[in-house]
Amino acid sequence: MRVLFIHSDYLKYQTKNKTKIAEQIEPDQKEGYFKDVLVVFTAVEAEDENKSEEIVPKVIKEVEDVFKKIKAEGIVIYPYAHLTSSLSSPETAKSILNNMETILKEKGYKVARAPFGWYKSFEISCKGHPLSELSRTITPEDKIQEIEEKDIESQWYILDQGKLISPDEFEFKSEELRKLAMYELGKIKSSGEESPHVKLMREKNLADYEPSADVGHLRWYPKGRLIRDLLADYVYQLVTHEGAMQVETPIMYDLADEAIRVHAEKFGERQYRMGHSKKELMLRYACCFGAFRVLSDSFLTWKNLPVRIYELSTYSFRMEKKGEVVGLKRLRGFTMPDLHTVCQDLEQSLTEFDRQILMCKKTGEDLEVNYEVIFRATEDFYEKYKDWMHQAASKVDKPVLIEILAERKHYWICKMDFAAIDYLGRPIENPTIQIDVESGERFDITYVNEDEEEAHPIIIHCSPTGSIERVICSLLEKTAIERNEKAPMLPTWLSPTQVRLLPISERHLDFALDFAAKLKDHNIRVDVDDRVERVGKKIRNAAQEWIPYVVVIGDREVESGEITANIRKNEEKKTTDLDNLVKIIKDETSGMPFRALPLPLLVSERIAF
RNA sequence: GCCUUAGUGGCUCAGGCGGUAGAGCGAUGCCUUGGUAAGGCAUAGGUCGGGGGUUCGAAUCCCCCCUAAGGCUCCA
Repeated sequence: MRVLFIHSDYLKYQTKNKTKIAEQIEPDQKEGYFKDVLVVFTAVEAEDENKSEEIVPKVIKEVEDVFKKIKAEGIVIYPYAHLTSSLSSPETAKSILNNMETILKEKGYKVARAPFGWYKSFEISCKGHPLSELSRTITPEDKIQEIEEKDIESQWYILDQGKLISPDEFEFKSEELRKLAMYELGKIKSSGEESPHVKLMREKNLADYEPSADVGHLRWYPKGRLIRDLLADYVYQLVTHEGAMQVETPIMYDLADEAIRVHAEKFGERQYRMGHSKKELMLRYACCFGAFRVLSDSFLTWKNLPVRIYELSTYSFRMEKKGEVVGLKRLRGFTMPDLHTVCQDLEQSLTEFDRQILMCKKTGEDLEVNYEVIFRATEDFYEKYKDWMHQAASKVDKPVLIEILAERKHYWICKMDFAAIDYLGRPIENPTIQIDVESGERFDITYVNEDEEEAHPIIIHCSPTGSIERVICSLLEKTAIERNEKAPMLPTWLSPTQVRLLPISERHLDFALDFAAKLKDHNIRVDVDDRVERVGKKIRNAAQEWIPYVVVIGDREVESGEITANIRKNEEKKTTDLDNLVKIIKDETSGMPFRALPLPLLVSERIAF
């Protein structure tokens, strides 16, 4: 519901024509004149439908609060559809407005209500003091329930080699796990420093803020876009290897669909809504909506299961609070690999969960990012599947943080979250696996079981890497953590330029171009710094771009055909030839996706973003 | 969203107790054809985040807004 309060010297209205939805009125309601009143312009919205019992007390409270502050003589409720683009049915609106009037009268206020569904002329004189114009959005969510949820505290443990130990007593061998535990238990102190990745993403020309979009939406430059694509290719390889089928589904959904609405409301205020005169739409916060709709319309039998549906959401949208949006770590629009696995029953989902733990663990190894693990379950689930949980945790090969929730708050009963730890010691939530016991039924996803009966499956949600942006965030943060030990860089397979050639003078350019063409034929991203600058400067610039292999081309190289590669990773100079350089890079990037360099070969032809 | 702080050439910043701006990097031009982390000289480039107000006059003072950083809170 939307409400606009105007504290006015007077309000005068006169009914003109009826609309189709006009209410019956008495002759004395045809016009009205009120002095020193709080006018409550009100629009009842689609989301208030059937929520009269929740919405009315809340709006009454708002009216009373404002009324007491401004000390007006009376209240006029004025139906005003134009405050929203998503109106409720006229019946709901009439009933809510009538209720408001009745309750306020019972409370002893002098209340009038302008007739509903009539065209009216009106004149108003706003007093103009600071409280004389106020607007409110009132939502029907049940706040009381939220408070209750917060009150139920979880139990926290470290699970190490089959033993549950209190985090206070555990002797942490991993500083990162300790930081994660302290953060989750709310015991970490903030240092007030900036996240290094924000500066790096801009400095390295990967991405930048776009002030003309909403907060938390980035523009990506060619290098950043390349890295995103390579990571997307990587996840695609990984999940298709696991038997997943890729789909693509719409980014927005109609809230008139009951299942969509209920699943969307699990996300509360963080939904991105889109107003529209006839439809109330939401932008997806994950791929669940599309995947579930596809699965709901698919014919599945027990022989098909488990079925794995994969989508990379470019984008998912979450209305994160403005003050929390930061760099690549928390965005309002982000790219999430999302794998949904349909399982016959809980037993099958546990087998799949085991596989997915290994898959998530592998991404950490492939990306060279250390993850610490939080394993969460409801108390019921933990009691029943303790043995399974302990063996599942053992797959991580190190102690994990355990949260046991008193009762199920969300759609999952068990989940495993993998988090990298950033430069400031805070977790970056990356991969996740969740067992969903609600959505099968809610979205009417069914399969035919062995007894030829229809049954609702268990669904596992899994993001093997977490959002692509957060992967990049983790990689950049890692360079900052390690900057005292080694030269910062991205893994070679993700480095935009893998080899840079530095011709010393113009007469070495042809040789360099020929060398570059050959590297390019081997699917190596190479470029040539042909600018008229000194070698020292070109070396420095290449280092600033974190280029893994830098080769100076001068008379010696042209004559001998041998080159010396400056290898950033170990700060080594290696004299070798073209074939061997190719081999070194191929070995280093083996099994990882390749894409061509989306920039001109010649550095002199590039533009500054 | 709230609290605190900030926004000055493409980038990083200096200056501002009211009299319309400076540096370094980068860019451009010329010289230098140079062997492993910044060669030299010159030139261009700014409605000082946006809008209002006070004032003869605002980058500077006041108000509102936008954006960012840190914190709070939150993270299905």
